[in-house]
Amino acid sequence: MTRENLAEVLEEIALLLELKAENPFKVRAYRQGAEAVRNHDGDILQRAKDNDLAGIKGIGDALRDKLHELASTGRLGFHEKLRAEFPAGLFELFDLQGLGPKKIKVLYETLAVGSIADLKTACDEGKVAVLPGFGAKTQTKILEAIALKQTFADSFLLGGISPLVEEILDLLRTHPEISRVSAAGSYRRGKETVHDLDFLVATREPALVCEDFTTLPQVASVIVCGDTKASVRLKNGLQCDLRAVSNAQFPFALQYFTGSKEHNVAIRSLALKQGLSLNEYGFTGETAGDHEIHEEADIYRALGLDFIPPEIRENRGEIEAAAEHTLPRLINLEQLRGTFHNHTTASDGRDTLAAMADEAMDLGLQYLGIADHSKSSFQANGLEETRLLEQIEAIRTLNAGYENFRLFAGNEVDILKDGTLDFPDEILARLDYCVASVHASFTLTEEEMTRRICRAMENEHVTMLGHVTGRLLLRREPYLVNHAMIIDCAAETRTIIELNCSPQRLDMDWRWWKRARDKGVLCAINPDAHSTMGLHHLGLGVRLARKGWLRKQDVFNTRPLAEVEAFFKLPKSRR
DNA sequence: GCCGTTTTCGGCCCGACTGTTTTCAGTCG
Repeated sequence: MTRENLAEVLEEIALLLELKAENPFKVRAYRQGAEAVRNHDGDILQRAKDNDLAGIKGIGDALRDKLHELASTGRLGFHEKLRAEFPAGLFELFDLQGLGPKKIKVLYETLAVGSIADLKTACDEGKVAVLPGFGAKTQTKILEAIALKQTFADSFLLGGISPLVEEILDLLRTHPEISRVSAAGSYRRGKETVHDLDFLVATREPALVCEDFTTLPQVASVIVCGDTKASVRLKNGLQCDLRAVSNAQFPFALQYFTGSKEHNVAIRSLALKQGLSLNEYGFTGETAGDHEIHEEADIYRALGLDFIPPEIRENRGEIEAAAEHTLPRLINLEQLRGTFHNHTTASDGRDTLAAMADEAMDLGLQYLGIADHSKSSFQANGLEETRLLEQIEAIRTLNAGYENFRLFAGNEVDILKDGTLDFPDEILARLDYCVASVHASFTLTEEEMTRRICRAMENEHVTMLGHVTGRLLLRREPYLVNHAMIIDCAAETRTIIELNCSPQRLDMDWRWWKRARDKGVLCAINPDAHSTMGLHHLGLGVRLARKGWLRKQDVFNTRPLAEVEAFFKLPKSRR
């Protein structure tokens, strides 16, 4: 049982209640309960077990009891009873574009459709088109949605799509009728994966712009095209929405479509308390005329708030902080001075030590840490002791030739199954620093994995912990760890935690960084680069660090070279 | 089902687009 399990059960209950046409506000309460579980800043699972959930916003008496039952017994009678009323395959129908609870309910009750396979058969036989409220077009759309789901994954990596986003932004900027352009939605907020793209433009000719948007070269098919919005499917399968508004509406629309939904709901209810109604086009209400709005920041100011950077608009305390003027001054890419976790041809990297150093210098960095794999990662050509010592020598030699730049000799040492390290202490002591990572035995229990990692962090030579959960976004689940305990252990042992900014990792997850920061744990933004191009992912890392509320002082690799050198020479207890 | 310096009861964000309608329901974001 994990935090995510708790949230998923609440969401499934919401869906089931929706299918039963329950009170929509009750449905929403379950959804908000799931959000509250996900966003809670402590060990919610333990608190649920202890029946200690009082005072958490969004979780009242009923959800408190249900979460307690679920966490302490692993099951929830209410949920199981609801589930038994519908076939399990019904859930996959919600993944189909254009199908919601009402239509699914009709399909189930009249045609006994209980899965995507059933639905396909019913459509092929023409049974769906004749249902009341349905029609030939709906049937065709459903078949298209089924085909689409089978063709494409529904999510994309943030780091994978940003070149495409920039291309489309550039094309929109050149349109003669468009004056302002921005990406919005989860992309602008820096979510690690996105399932659609939102673009916003200011124009006097919205219908024309929408039309033109559907003819961009990246577009594969048009989903909808109206006077103020258009939706298309790009050639890579990504859905992409455009909203066209006036110049005066633009800041409101940008705020609105950037979200998150949770952030906006909270912002709107705050506005209502001040007699202002806020929608994507502007303020209405008695005092609406009092505010001159030219950009997003003006909207927040009108509500008595400091400007909230898009990355932290998740309703996780940013609105309260903005009201109290205590928002963090978030880190910027320009503040990075170096980075630590990088590979070369010595293990599984594509480029040499010298090439990696040159690229780092071109990026304006003062130092670059080399951390090739250790010997147990034989699949990655990990270094055994003699090759590691040779690499240290090669780095010393290269350093002699650099001015105002330094390579650090490190290693990404495997954390073995029992928490010991792949090299003995006397070898590790010859390195400038060391990243410790888990690369095997992923299936330990959460307790075992947490103990394993904490034991590694207790080693004097372990400078930083690599990719905390080993997740590969959209490909491999994280291994189970207790984040709260790992953060506490990092604080105690003065071990830095890495923000691995390889696009498919982005690990540790952004949701944990504020907690780590508040415990005094330092972050190192590391690209885990396996080539010179990999170093360019630092910008992605900074976005995720911002999403985790990190400031310059929270990120170790903002420190200048001399400070990093001095830091490495101190015993961990004095860092 | 949750919540409360307008409420312990009566609210709970809201607009655009589509398709199936004969004035609107469902879905999406």
